[in-house]
Amino acid sequence: MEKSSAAKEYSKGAWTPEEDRKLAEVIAVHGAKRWKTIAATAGLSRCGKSCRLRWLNYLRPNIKRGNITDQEEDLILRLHKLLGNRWSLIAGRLPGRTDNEIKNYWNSHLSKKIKQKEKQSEAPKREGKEAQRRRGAERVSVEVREESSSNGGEESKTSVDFDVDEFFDFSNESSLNLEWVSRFLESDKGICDERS
DNA sequence: AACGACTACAACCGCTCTGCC
DNA sequence: GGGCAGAGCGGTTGTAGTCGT
Repeated sequence: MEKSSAAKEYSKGAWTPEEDRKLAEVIAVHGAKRWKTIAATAGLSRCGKSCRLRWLNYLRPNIKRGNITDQEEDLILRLHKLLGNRWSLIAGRLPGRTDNEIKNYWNSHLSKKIKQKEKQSEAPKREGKEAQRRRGAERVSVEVREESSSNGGEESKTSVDFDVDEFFDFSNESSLNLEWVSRFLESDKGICDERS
Protein backbone atom coordinates (compact mmCIF):
# COMPACT_ATOMS: atom_id res chain seq x y z
CA MET A 1 0.00 0.00 0.00
CA GLU A 2 2.31 2.66 -1.17
CA LYS A 3 0.29 5.71 -0.39
CA SER A 4 3.24 7.96 -0.98
CA SER A 5 3.76 6.56 -4.47
CA ALA A 6 1.82 9.46 -5.90
CA ALA A 7 4.36 11.84 -4.48
CA LYS A 8 7.43 9.88 -5.53
CA GLU A 9 8.17 8.47 -8.95
CA TYR A 10 9.24 4.84 -8.84
CA SER A 11 10.87 3.11 -11.74
CA LYS A 12 8.99 0.23 -13.30
CA GLY A 13 9.62 -2.59 -15.69
CA ALA A 14 12.19 -5.34 -15.79
CA TRP A 15 14.80 -5.50 -13.06
CA THR A 16 18.44 -5.08 -14.02
CA PRO A 17 21.18 -7.37 -12.65
CA GLU A 18 22.55 -4.36 -10.79
CA GLU A 19 19.22 -3.76 -9.04
CA ASP A 20 19.02 -7.45 -8.17
CA ARG A 21 22.49 -7.35 -6.67
CA LYS A 22 21.76 -4.27 -4.56
CA LEU A 23 18.50 -5.71 -3.32
CA ALA A 24 20.06 -9.05 -2.41
CA GLU A 25 22.90 -7.32 -0.58
CA VAL A 26 20.59 -5.23 1.58
CA ILE A 27 18.33 -8.17 2.37
CA ALA A 28 21.37 -10.25 3.34
CA VAL A 29 22.24 -7.58 5.92
CA HIS A 30 18.86 -6.40 7.15
CA GLY A 31 16.60 -9.32 6.40
CA ALA A 32 13.48 -9.49 4.26
CA LYS A 33 11.27 -7.04 6.10
CA ARG A 34 10.38 -3.35 5.98
CA TRP A 35 10.46 -3.33 2.20
CA LYS A 36 10.19 0.41 1.89
CA THR A 37 13.31 0.77 4.02
CA ILE A 38 15.07 -1.93 2.04
CA ALA A 39 14.33 -0.13 -1.21
CA ALA A 40 15.66 3.12 0.22
CA THR A 41 18.74 1.51 1.79
CA ALA A 42 19.60 -0.25 -1.45
CA GLY A 43 19.31 3.06 -3.26
CA LEU A 44 16.69 1.64 -5.58
CA SER A 45 14.03 3.79 -7.16
CA ARG A 46 11.58 0.94 -6.72
CA CYS A 47 8.62 0.78 -4.41
CA GLY A 48 8.78 -1.63 -1.49
CA LYS A 49 6.11 -3.75 -3.00
CA SER A 50 8.14 -4.25 -6.15
CA CYS A 51 11.22 -5.20 -4.11
CA ARG A 52 9.24 -7.76 -2.13
CA LEU A 53 7.86 -9.33 -5.28
CA ARG A 54 11.26 -9.48 -6.92
CA TRP A 55 12.77 -11.12 -3.86
CA LEU A 56 10.00 -13.65 -3.35
CA ASN A 57 9.62 -14.65 -6.97
CA TYR A 58 13.15 -14.47 -8.25
CA LEU A 59 16.00 -13.72 -5.87
CA ARG A 60 15.03 -15.75 -2.82
CA PRO A 61 17.31 -18.75 -2.20
CA ASN A 62 15.98 -22.27 -2.82
CA ILE A 63 13.82 -21.12 -5.70
CA LYS A 64 13.37 -24.03 -8.05
CA ARG A 65 13.58 -22.75 -11.58
CA GLY A 66 12.75 -24.56 -14.76
CA ASN A 67 10.01 -26.82 -15.96
CA ILE A 68 7.21 -27.99 -13.72
CA THR A 69 7.48 -31.77 -13.50
CA ASP A 70 4.59 -34.14 -14.16
CA GLN A 71 4.34 -34.86 -10.46
CA GLU A 72 4.23 -31.18 -9.62
CA GLU A 73 1.61 -30.58 -12.29
CA ASP A 74 -0.52 -33.36 -10.92
CA LEU A 75 -0.14 -31.94 -7.44
CA ILE A 76 -1.16 -28.49 -8.62
CA LEU A 77 -4.25 -29.92 -10.27
CA ARG A 78 -5.26 -31.73 -7.11
CA LEU A 79 -4.56 -28.83 -4.84
CA HIS A 80 -6.41 -26.45 -7.13
CA LYS A 81 -9.38 -28.74 -7.07
CA LEU A 82 -9.20 -28.70 -3.30
CA LEU A 83 -8.31 -25.09 -2.62
CA GLY A 84 -9.30 -23.15 -5.71
CA ASN A 85 -7.21 -20.14 -6.74
CA ARG A 86 -5.36 -20.03 -3.44
CA TRP A 87 -1.99 -19.84 -5.14
CA SER A 88 0.03 -19.07 -2.05
CA LEU A 89 -1.40 -22.11 -0.29
CA ILE A 90 -0.73 -24.30 -3.29
CA ALA A 91 2.81 -22.91 -3.54
CA GLY A 92 3.30 -23.71 0.12
CA ARG A 93 2.96 -27.38 -0.74
CA LEU A 94 5.44 -27.22 -3.60
CA PRO A 95 8.90 -26.54 -2.21
CA GLY A 96 10.85 -24.05 -4.27
CA ARG A 97 7.89 -22.91 -6.32
CA THR A 98 6.34 -19.48 -5.95
CA ASP A 99 2.69 -18.55 -6.02
CA ASN A 100 3.31 -16.35 -9.04
CA GLU A 101 4.97 -19.20 -10.91
CA ILE A 102 2.13 -21.58 -10.16
CA LYS A 103 -0.46 -18.99 -11.05
CA ASN A 104 1.26 -18.32 -14.35
CA TYR A 105 1.60 -22.03 -15.04
CA TRP A 106 -2.05 -22.54 -14.31
CA ASN A 107 -3.17 -19.69 -16.52
CA SER A 108 -0.98 -20.63 -19.45
CA HIS A 109 -1.03 -24.44 -19.28
CA LEU A 110 -3.50 -26.06 -16.99
CA SER A 111 -6.57 -23.93 -17.53
CA LYS A 112 -6.35 -24.79 -21.20
CA LYS A 113 -5.83 -28.47 -20.48
CA ILE A 114 -8.88 -28.51 -18.27
CA LYS A 115 -11.02 -26.74 -20.84
CA GLN A 116 -9.95 -29.30 -23.42
CA LYS A 117 -10.71 -32.11 -21.03
CA GLU A 118 -14.13 -30.67 -20.28
CA LYS A 119 -14.92 -30.41 -23.97
CA GLN A 120 -13.88 -34.02 -24.49
CA SER A 121 -15.86 -35.27 -21.55
CA GLU A 122 -19.00 -33.35 -22.50
CA ALA A 123 -19.68 -35.62 -25.48
CA PRO A 124 -19.95 -38.98 -23.73
CA LYS A 125 -21.76 -37.39 -20.81
CA ARG A 126 -24.80 -39.60 -20.80
CA GLU A 127 -24.77 -40.61 -17.19
CA GLY A 128 -27.99 -41.69 -15.60
CA LYS A 129 -29.56 -39.53 -12.96
CA GLU A 130 -28.86 -42.20 -10.39
CA ALA A 131 -25.13 -42.06 -10.99
CA GLN A 132 -25.17 -38.28 -10.72
CA ARG A 133 -27.16 -38.46 -7.52
CA ARG A 134 -24.69 -40.92 -6.01
CA ARG A 135 -21.78 -38.74 -6.97
CA GLY A 136 -23.46 -35.77 -5.38
CA ALA A 137 -23.84 -37.69 -2.17
CA GLU A 138 -20.14 -38.47 -2.18
CA ARG A 139 -19.10 -34.87 -2.34
CA VAL A 140 -17.97 -33.72 1.04
CA SER A 141 -17.25 -30.45 2.66
CA VAL A 142 -14.01 -30.29 4.55
CA GLU A 143 -12.37 -27.64 6.60
CA VAL A 144 -8.95 -26.74 5.37
CA ARG A 145 -6.52 -25.18 7.75
CA GLU A 146 -4.56 -22.37 6.25
CA GLU A 147 -1.06 -21.88 7.54
CA SER A 148 -0.52 -18.31 6.64
CA SER A 149 2.86 -16.74 7.18
CA SER A 150 1.19 -13.36 7.43
CA ASN A 151 -0.68 -14.19 10.58
CA GLY A 152 2.24 -15.63 12.44
CA GLY A 153 1.24 -19.26 12.44
CA GLU A 154 -2.36 -18.51 13.28
CA GLU A 155 -4.66 -20.44 11.10
CA SER A 156 -8.06 -19.79 9.66
CA LYS A 157 -10.52 -22.31 8.34
CA THR A 158 -12.04 -22.44 4.92
CA SER A 159 -14.81 -24.76 3.94
CA VAL A 160 -14.32 -26.28 0.53
CA ASP A 161 -16.06 -28.90 -1.56
CA PHE A 162 -14.27 -31.58 -3.50
CA ASP A 163 -14.93 -34.87 -5.12
CA VAL A 164 -13.67 -37.64 -2.88
CA ASP A 165 -13.22 -40.21 -5.62
CA GLU A 166 -11.22 -37.94 -7.88
CA PHE A 167 -9.12 -36.37 -5.19
CA PHE A 168 -8.21 -39.59 -3.51
CA ASP A 169 -7.71 -41.57 -6.66
CA PHE A 170 -4.10 -42.59 -6.17
CA SER A 171 -4.32 -45.54 -8.53
CA ASN A 172 -1.59 -44.15 -10.75
CA GLU A 173 0.20 -42.27 -8.00
CA SER A 174 3.96 -42.05 -7.95
CA SER A 175 5.90 -42.48 -4.74
CA LEU A 176 6.68 -38.78 -4.69
CA ASN A 177 3.04 -37.79 -4.46
CA LEU A 178 2.23 -40.36 -1.86
CA GLU A 179 5.07 -39.02 0.17
CA TRP A 180 3.54 -35.57 -0.09
CA VAL A 181 0.14 -36.83 0.99
CA SER A 182 1.57 -38.39 4.13
CA ARG A 183 3.59 -35.27 4.86
CA PHE A 184 0.43 -33.18 4.38
CA LEU A 185 -1.40 -35.34 6.85
CA GLU A 186 1.54 -35.33 9.25
CA SER A 187 1.83 -31.57 9.23
CA ASP A 188 -1.87 -31.22 9.91
CA LYS A 189 -1.58 -33.74 12.71
CA GLY A 190 1.28 -31.71 14.11
CA ILE A 191 -0.85 -28.58 14.20
CA CYS A 192 -3.61 -30.47 16.00
CA ASP A 193 -1.10 -31.79 18.53
CA GLU A 194 0.22 -28.31 19.16
CA ARG A 195 -3.27 -27.08 19.88
CA SER A 196 -4.12 -29.76 22.40
C1' DA B 1 13.47 -12.67 -44.54
C1' DA B 2 9.33 -10.46 -42.82
C1' DC B 3 5.41 -10.35 -40.31
C1' DG B 4 1.53 -11.52 -37.46
C1' DA B 5 -0.22 -14.80 -33.96
C1' DC B 6 0.65 -17.14 -30.02
C1' DT B 7 2.96 -18.36 -25.60
C1' DA B 8 5.31 -17.87 -21.26
C1' DC B 9 6.39 -15.38 -17.53
C1' DA B 10 7.93 -11.16 -15.03
C1' DA B 11 5.95 -7.35 -13.12
C1' DC B 12 2.20 -4.25 -11.83
C1' DC B 13 -2.27 -3.07 -9.73
C1' DG B 14 -5.93 -3.05 -6.57
C1' DC B 15 -7.62 -4.91 -2.74
C1' DT B 16 -7.73 -7.04 1.97
C1' DC B 17 -5.74 -8.19 6.30
C1' DT B 18 -2.98 -7.25 10.31
C1' DG B 19 -0.49 -4.78 13.71
C1' DC B 20 0.68 -0.59 15.84
C1' DC B 21 -0.14 3.98 17.71
C1' DG C 1 -12.44 2.46 17.92
C1' DG C 2 -10.15 4.77 14.05
C1' DG C 3 -6.39 5.81 11.08
C1' DC C 4 -2.18 4.57 9.04
C1' DA C 5 1.53 1.73 7.19
C1' DG C 6 3.35 -2.69 6.03
C1' DA C 7 2.63 -7.15 4.18
C1' DG C 8 0.44 -10.40 1.38
C1' DC C 9 -2.69 -12.19 -2.14
C1' DG C 10 -4.98 -12.90 -6.61
C1' DG C 11 -6.09 -10.85 -11.05
C1' DT C 12 -4.34 -8.65 -14.92
C1' DT C 13 -1.13 -6.59 -18.13
C1' DG C 14 3.16 -5.98 -20.80
C1' DT C 15 6.57 -7.81 -23.44
C1' DA C 16 10.27 -10.86 -25.11
C1' DG C 17 10.71 -15.03 -27.38
C1' DT C 18 8.92 -18.60 -30.48
C1' DC C 19 6.31 -20.46 -34.18
C1' DG C 20 3.75 -20.69 -38.44
C1' DT C 21 2.78 -18.72 -42.85
